[in-house]
Formats: sequence, C-alpha cells, structure tokens
Amino acid sequence: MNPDTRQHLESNTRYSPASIESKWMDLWLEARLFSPEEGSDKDSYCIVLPPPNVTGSLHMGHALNSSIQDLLIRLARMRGKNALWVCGTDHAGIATQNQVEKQLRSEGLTRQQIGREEFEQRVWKWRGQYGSTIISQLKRMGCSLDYEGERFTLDEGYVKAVYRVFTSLYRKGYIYRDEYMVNWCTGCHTALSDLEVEHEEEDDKLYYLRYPVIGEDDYLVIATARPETMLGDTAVAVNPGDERYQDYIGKAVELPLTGREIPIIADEYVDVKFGTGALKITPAHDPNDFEIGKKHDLEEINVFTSDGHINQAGGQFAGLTLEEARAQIMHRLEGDDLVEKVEPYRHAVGVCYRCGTTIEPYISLQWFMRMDELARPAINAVESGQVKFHPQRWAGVYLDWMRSIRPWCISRQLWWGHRLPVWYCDECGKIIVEEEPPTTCPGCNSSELRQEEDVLDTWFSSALWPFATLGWPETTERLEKFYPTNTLVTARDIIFLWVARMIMMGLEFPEDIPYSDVIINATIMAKDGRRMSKSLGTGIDPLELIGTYGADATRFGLLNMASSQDVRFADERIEMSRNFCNKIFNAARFVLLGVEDVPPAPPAPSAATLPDRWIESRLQATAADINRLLDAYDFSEATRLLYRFVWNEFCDWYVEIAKIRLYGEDVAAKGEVSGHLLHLLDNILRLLHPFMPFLTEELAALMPLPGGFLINSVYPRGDESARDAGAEKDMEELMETVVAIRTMRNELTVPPKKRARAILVSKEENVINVVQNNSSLIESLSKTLIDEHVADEDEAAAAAQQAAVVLIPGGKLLVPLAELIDIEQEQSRLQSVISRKKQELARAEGKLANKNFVAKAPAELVEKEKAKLEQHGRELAELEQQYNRYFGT
RNA sequence: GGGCGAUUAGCUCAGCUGGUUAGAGCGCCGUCCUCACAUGGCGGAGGUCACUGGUUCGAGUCCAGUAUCGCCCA
Repeated sequence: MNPDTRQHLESNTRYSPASIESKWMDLWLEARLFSPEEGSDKDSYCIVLPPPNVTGSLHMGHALNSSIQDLLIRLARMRGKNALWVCGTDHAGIATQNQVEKQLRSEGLTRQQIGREEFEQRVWKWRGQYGSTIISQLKRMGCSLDYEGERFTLDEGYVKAVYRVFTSLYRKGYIYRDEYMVNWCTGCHTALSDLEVEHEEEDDKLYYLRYPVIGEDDYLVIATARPETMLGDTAVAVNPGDERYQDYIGKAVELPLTGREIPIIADEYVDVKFGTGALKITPAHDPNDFEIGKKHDLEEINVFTSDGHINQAGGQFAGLTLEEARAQIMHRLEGDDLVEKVEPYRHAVGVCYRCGTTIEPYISLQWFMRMDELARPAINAVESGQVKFHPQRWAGVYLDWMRSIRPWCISRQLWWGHRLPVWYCDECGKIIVEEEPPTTCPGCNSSELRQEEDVLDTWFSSALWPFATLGWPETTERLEKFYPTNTLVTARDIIFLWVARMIMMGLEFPEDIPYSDVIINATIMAKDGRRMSKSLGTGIDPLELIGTYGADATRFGLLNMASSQDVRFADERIEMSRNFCNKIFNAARFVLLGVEDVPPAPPAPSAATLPDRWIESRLQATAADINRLLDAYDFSEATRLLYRFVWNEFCDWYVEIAKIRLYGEDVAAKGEVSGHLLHLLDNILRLLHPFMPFLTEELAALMPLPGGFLINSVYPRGDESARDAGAEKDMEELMETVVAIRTMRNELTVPPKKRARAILVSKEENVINVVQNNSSLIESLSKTLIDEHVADEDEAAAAAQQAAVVLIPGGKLLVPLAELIDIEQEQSRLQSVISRKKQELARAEGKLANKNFVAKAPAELVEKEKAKLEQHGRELAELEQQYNRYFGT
C-alpha cells in the first residue's frame, strides 16, 4: 500500500461515497466492462431494460427495479456468463410531443403553425438535449448496462422491425381499420387504448331531467351525469320488464332544447335500479349507448369536436367548451322547469394517463389490432410454465387479462412516433401497406398516394423490444446469442402494457418466448400506505437518497425493504444500509491497515484455531445460502443474511478475536490471522459486489492480493461440504459463555474495565477443553479470566466462598464476588434467573404431561422435550442450591 | 360489482413445507469517547401474531367467516 493511500485510510473513519462512485463508473466504462464479449463461447445471460420513457426521470420504481437488474447481471457476469443488459429508451409519443408542444407554446407557437416536418425536427432536437436524463441517472445508480449499445424505439433499425411487424400483421388480417368508439383525450387530441385510461373515483352530480312525452301531458325523468351529451340523444331506453314504463314503450319524447323527436325503446341492458330506470341513449358519446344504438339501429349524432367543444350539431351551443355547455344547458333546462333534481354522485371517471384530462368516448376512424389469436400461444406459454412469473400470483393476473383480451386501438393522432406504413390511393381508393414507401398504386398505377397521418401507439413498438433491440429482423450475432433473453424485471402496472404484448409478439415473430422469467418487483408505497403521488407530494426522489446515503446504501436498502410484498418506504432502511456500508468500510480499514506489514500466510487448515475454522465454515454456509436465495430471486432475505454474517459474525466476533493475535507478540500467529482476515474480506467483498458495487470495488482495489476488477472476479458459490459442524457448535457455546458473563457483569453493574476471574465447574471433557483452550479469547471479550477448574459442587464450594453463578452450556461459572460488588444485587439477580428457569421447566413439563403429545408427536420432538426437561431441572436444582448456600432459604 | 394482497414490538418489515424462548432495523432504557467504526461497542426492556370459529397432540403458519386498509379490473 502506498503511503498516500495509507494516510488516506488512516485519516478517514467514515465512508464517503460521492467521489468513489463517479470514479469507478468512469473506470468501468473506460475498460468497457459492461459490454458482452464478442465471439465468446461462454453461456449467455441477457436482460432487457424495460425501456423507460425518454422524457422520464428516475423514480423509486426504477431505482428498485434497476437495483434488481444490476444485481442479476453482475451476478451472472461473476458466475462466468457472457452478460448483456440491453439499454435504451422508448420514444413516448404523447409524453414527448406534449413536452415539445409546451416548449412551442412558450414561444407563442403551435405545432400546426410550424408544420409536421419542422415539428419532428424540434422533437429530435429535444430528445438530443434532454433524452438521456434517465440513462445518466442509471449510471449514478451503478447500473452496468451496455451503454454503448443504447437503443431507441425510433432508431433506423428499430423502425424497420416495427414496419415488418405491422405489414405482416396487416397481411394476416390482424390489423384493420374501422370506425369505432374509442377513448379520446381532448387534451392530447388523440385516441388512446383501453390500458391508457386510468379510472379515478370522483365526486360528481347526477342530474334528473324531464323529457316531455309527445302528445301527452306527461314526461319521463332520466338521470345522467353528463347533461351536455343530451344534444346527441337519439332515444330513451327502459328495461322491458320495468312495470313503471310499460305504457311508454314505443312512444316518443321531445328532446328539450333541440325539439327533436326521439323514440322510447326497451332494452335489457337498462338497470331498473339506476336513477329513475329511464336512460337517455347517446350512441356517439357513451360506449354502452353505442352498443344499444347499433342494436336498435339508432342514429349516432356526434355533438363534440375533437378538442372538447360543442360542434355544429349542437346548434345554439356550438363553440362552447363541454363545461360551459353543461352550465348553459342546465340553466336553460331550469328555466323551462325541466330539471327534477340534482343529487351528489360518486363514480369512476376515465382520465388520460398522460395529461389527466377526462376521457371522452368518441367515434372515429382508427386502426385496430385483433388480439385473440395472438393471445392463445401466449396464454399457453405461461400455463405450461415456459414463462414463469415471480411471485407466481401475477401469472393469474396476466392470464385473466389475456383470456378476455379485446381489440387494441393502435393508431394515435400524433406527429411523434412511427407513422403507419399505410398509403391511400386517391384515384382508386386502394389501401397500400408496405414496409417501403410505394411510388405508384398497384391497383390503378396512380402516383397520387397519400401516407396515413397517424402514428402507432408507442407500446406497439415497445412490444418488440426484446428482439428488435437485438437486431431483428436481421439475423445478427446478438439475436442468435441472446434471444430468448433470460429475465425481465418490471412493475406490476406494466404486465399488460408490456409483458403480455412482448410475449405475444415474441411468439409471433422470432417465434420464441422473449424471456423465461418475469420478476414483478414490489411497489414502494408512500409513508401513508398509498402509492407515491406527485400531486400529493408524497413521492421520494431516489437521487436525493443517493446524495444523502450513497448509491450503494440506496440499492442495498431498497433491496432490503422490498420483498415480494408492497412496502411503505422507510428511510431507516436506507440509513441502516448506509451504516452497514460504513461498517464494511471500517472493517476493511482494520484489515488493510492491520495486516499491512506482515507477510500474510495463506490459511492453513491444520494450523487453524477454533474461531478460524468456525468463521470459514460460516462463510461457506453463508455463500451457499446467498446463492440459493438469489436463484430464488429472494433479494431481501439475501441482504439480511449478508448483513448478519458480515456484522454479527465477522465484525462482532471474528475481528474482535483476531485482534488478540494481530496485536500480539507471536509473529507466526500474526501472519496466519492476517491470511484469514484477507481471505474473509476478499470473499465478503465479492459476495457483496452485486449489491453494492462501488464500495466493494473500491476496497478490493486496496487489497494486497493479485487480481483485476472485482466486477470481473468469481462469485463465491459456497461449499456446504466444507462446513465444520464441530467448530460451529464449540464456537457457539463459547460465544454463549462470553455473552453469559457479560450479561452477569451488566446486571451486577460491574465496571466495564474491571477485570474479574472465574472458576469453571464442569465434568464435560469437551466443555473443559474448549473453555481452557480459549481462555484468552474469553478473557479478552468478557474481561473475565477463567483460571481454575473444578469438577463438582463440593470443590466449587471450597474454591469460592461467595460467588455469582453463571450458567453456560455444559456447566457453570463461579465468579467470586468479594472484589466485584455487593451481595444483595447478586441475590436479586439470582432470584430472577431462577424464576426464568422455572418458566422454561414448566413449559417442557406441560408438553410432556400431554399424553396425546407423547403419543402422536414425532419421537424426535418428544426426546427433545425430555432432554430439555432434564437439563432445566438439573440447572434449576443447581441454581437453588447455590441460592440456599449464600442466602439461606 | 369482480379479483388479488395485507393486518406480527412504538414505527417499517422478516418468519420457507404447522413443532425454536416469534426475529431484524429504527426508536426506547442502562452503560462505555476500549488504538476499524459513536453512521460505533456491550447489556436490556418491549408482542393475546386484526377478530371469531374450525382442523390438529400442537396454529403467527392450514381452512371458513368478519372487520379495516391497499392495489388491479369492469
């Protein structure tokens, strides 16, 4: 170690992540360690990053999600796989267009003013400026993505894949054009698919309106939440079984404010319990009414414009916004005494997932994709277990949706995205669908061709992500090697938007599943137990966490708190992880600074002490368990296991015990323990690396061991057969002994520095050996020297007149009191020890008194209880004897 | 309206196929600035496992129902 490094380590008692993190990311990138090896014959492992929205920035979901993905990809790499984590973003049609339109507005412009071509140029420019925000944030997280191979859903090659898929599906008849009712966002001015509409409960009003019956002095009262749609009513419907309205069926009402005459029809769909049981039917503005309209051959009168105003069909109200129209219509109806009442009404309202505007059901000419045939093999892939969900329950969610899948509206009235590869011939009306732009119409030879204005749903292109990013439709080396990919890690709200569609498209085009495992990561909720919400201000910015605690701690903390269950965010977890990082840093400081000037001897099993054998056994067991947990995707349990091993076993015990030899006089022992410490630290760093890459890489670089980047080192697999059960048992008893002494000392308020001595009372040879062979260890850790051994009570009584008694496994210790503390304290302490022991005895007695337990429980368990009974009974007797000897009865 | 999930210490969460003295982190109490670490050490207190029934020798764990909260779908 060079003197500067030494000085730096000596003077810094706390781990400070900031400078180290950026340093290592630069070095990794420079050494090109994140890209797969070309022409490698290693097994492949591939994850595709679910492409984040190019306008997006890192939120808690991404942070957790990418922590998991990076853990998996680093693990695979360390396990010797040729690993590829595909990087990139999707073009996010609506979101990006909205961003740029906002920018234009600030310049007093609209996209219509500058035209489509210039608008597209503006968007590309915007993307160049802001589009890599989230990618650079992933670098801050430490993510080892293949940044060099970053993809974008509007890349040249990617567009080719999209057009190939579109034309193919069109020719198979899955894609078609139709005039149909769609979800229309008046804010974004486009159609949306069902999945892009979010439902929110809202407090609204239910308006009861009177529609006069023609030719009679009577009226029907209908209830509606949207009175402004009445301008487009073309019928009133009642349930055919509703006795209240039998006489009205077949008659007609006069539609107020318009004077139009509309029929009263009967339809089973009408719910007699809703409102008055009479329903206004507006086929152009309600999906259910649309169906009823088709059935009864009603006219569809569209009264809205695409930007949320009343159109010419709305007569005197034309030009008003929907809100204004509602107010004016209600005002007029009130004036005509046609309002029965208005009630408060709570119902779910559909809103745009991008801008929050209320969605209007709207009839328009759109492109659709039929999904049922595509869904069938995708259902089968999950049912058969070819694609597995983790946790498994999400497979059910996927299957439910897939089994009742509906046609997908794939066209969007936007200028940013993949413009449909569709041309219309104005001469003969032919529709031409080609990957390459046609020059003349194959039907009439006309060159007057017009390309479709609409673009595709962004999710249409991102459904191709697992293979389009690897080069499909070309047969590239990447596609051959990495498809199908291995694992997809994503949030649950993306199961339908992505996972389902990726599986369908994968099976249809490269004709294989896109990945075999789908991990649905937990949702991190706000502290109020609900989803984090920007508008409520309950969101937490992961970048702030990284700033405060470091990327490693943020990653470890997120993995620790998020198991398969949703979890409320708790910064204590991140703080705990920050402290853990600091603990590791300091343990490494101890090792690195302590072993530096001795030649580290390799750990020789024969020379190993009990603690050496114990910690090695624990290391092997821990490593094996970690591997098993990671293979089962149980990341949070893996963090707990690592924490326990590093902190509670290595730091709390082994390091403390190592100090005896490290700071002692015996040079050979010093070398041996140095060897063990380096070996352990090396393994700990490698085990931790996929969880906290920066700190571990930094510390590994300071190790006086050969080897390059830790990121390229071998992940310890652990070896169950290398476990040393005897050493583990002996060491556990030794630790129990130390803790028992410490507890006694604390309870008797013995000053921490006060040295004490103790007499071991035991007849068990192994106990005597272990205690005697490790008396310096016990002394160092408990400030109590066991310097005498007697076999039984009589000898013990002779050896110590007045002593505190400490039960230890296989015997007890007598700690002469005279020099320690007063007798009374020991008396009350002993009383509480006795009462605790009585409880334990009673528990075992109770179980064994139950005849059914003895008869039916496994013999092994019964034996265990009997052993407990015996042990507790014996110990209680000894304690009571001790008590009586000193304090009378 | 349908489905899924949760309810365990003051807080945030673990607890695999039913059998451990029900665990962790934070917080709390006591104590210690011991030469890796006060983002620390040592010791400790704290739980009728939401409720009601059932299955079982034995239930936090399995079954049924109830309540509350959350998420998704319509």
